[in-house]
Amino acid sequence: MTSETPAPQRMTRQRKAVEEALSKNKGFCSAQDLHATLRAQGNRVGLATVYSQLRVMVDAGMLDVIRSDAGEAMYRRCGAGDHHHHLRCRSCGNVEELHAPAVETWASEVVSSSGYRDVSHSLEITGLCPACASG
Amino acid sequence: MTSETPAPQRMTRQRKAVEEALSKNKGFCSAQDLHATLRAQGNRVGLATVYSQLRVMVDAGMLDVIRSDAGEAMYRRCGAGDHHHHLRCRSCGNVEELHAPAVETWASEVVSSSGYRDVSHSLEITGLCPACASG
DNA sequence: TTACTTGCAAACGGTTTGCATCGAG
DNA sequence: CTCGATGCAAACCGTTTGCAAGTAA
Repeated sequence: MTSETPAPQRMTRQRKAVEEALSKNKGFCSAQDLHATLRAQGNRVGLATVYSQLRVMVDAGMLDVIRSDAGEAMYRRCGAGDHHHHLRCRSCGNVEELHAPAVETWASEVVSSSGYRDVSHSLEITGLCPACASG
Repeated sequence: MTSETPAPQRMTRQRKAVEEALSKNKGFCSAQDLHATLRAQGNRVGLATVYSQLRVMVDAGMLDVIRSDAGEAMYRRCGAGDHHHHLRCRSCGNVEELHAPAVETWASEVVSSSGYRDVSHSLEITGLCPACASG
C-alpha cells in the first residue's frame, strides 16, 4: 500500500540545473524566477520541466514552499524534512522560520483524541516586523 | 500625493450581502466560496463585484487574508472575537472547531520575543475523519 | 444629476496537462 | 531498447479589467 517507491529520478541535465540554482539561492524564489535564471545562464530548460522538478522536490521534502501575496509559489531549499512554520511580515515580506514544539505536541494530541488520521497542519503567522512597524 | 481619500463606499445591496456573509462565517473562505454562498441564498451578485468588495474591505483593514496551498486567497473578518481553529476532513469536508489555548500562548510568546506587531495567525489541520479513514 | 457600483465577458498570469520526442540507465 | 523526462503549446483556474447600464446620495 504505502509503497515507498522513492521515485527513480533520473539525473538529467535539467534536473541538475534546477538543483544547483536552488542551492545557490538562499532565499525564496518563484518557479518563473528560477526558469528565467536558468535561461539567462544559457541553460536551455522548459518552464514545464522546472515546475515538474519543483513538484518532485517538494514531494521529496527537499523544498519549502510558501505563497507570495501575489499568489505565486515561492520555493527554497529546505534543511532536511524538519517541520517548521513561518513568521512573515505582511509589509516587507520578510520570512523567519519558527519551530513550534508546543504546537506540534498540541496538534498530535488533538489528532489522537479526535480519531482523525493521516493528519497534517499548517500554521501561518503574519504581522509587521520591527522595521516596518517603526517606520 | 498620499491622498487619504477614504473612498466614499456606497452601501449597496451587494456590499451589504458580502459583509453579512463574512460576518456569519467565522473561518476563512475564498472569494469563490463567498460568491457561491450568496448565489445559493438567492442573492444575485456578480463574481467581479465580490472581488471588488473584498479588495475594498481588505484595504480598509476589515479583513484578514491568507493564501491556501492551492493558491486561493482566503478571507476572514478581522478581529473576530471568538478566535479558534478548524480540524477538517479532507475527504468528506466535515469541520470541527478547535480551541487551542496552548497555541495562542505560544504564538503570543513568539510574537513578543520577535518584536513583530499587529500579528495574526491561522492554524489549519486537515486529515481523514474516523468515518472516512475506516471506509 | 453625478459618479460610484455592478456584472458580464474577455483578458491576464501562474500552473498544469497532452503528447510527440529525447535520452538516462 | 525502455520507459521516464522533456518541452512546446494549449488548457485550466483564480483573479482583474473594460465598459455599458444601474443606482445610491
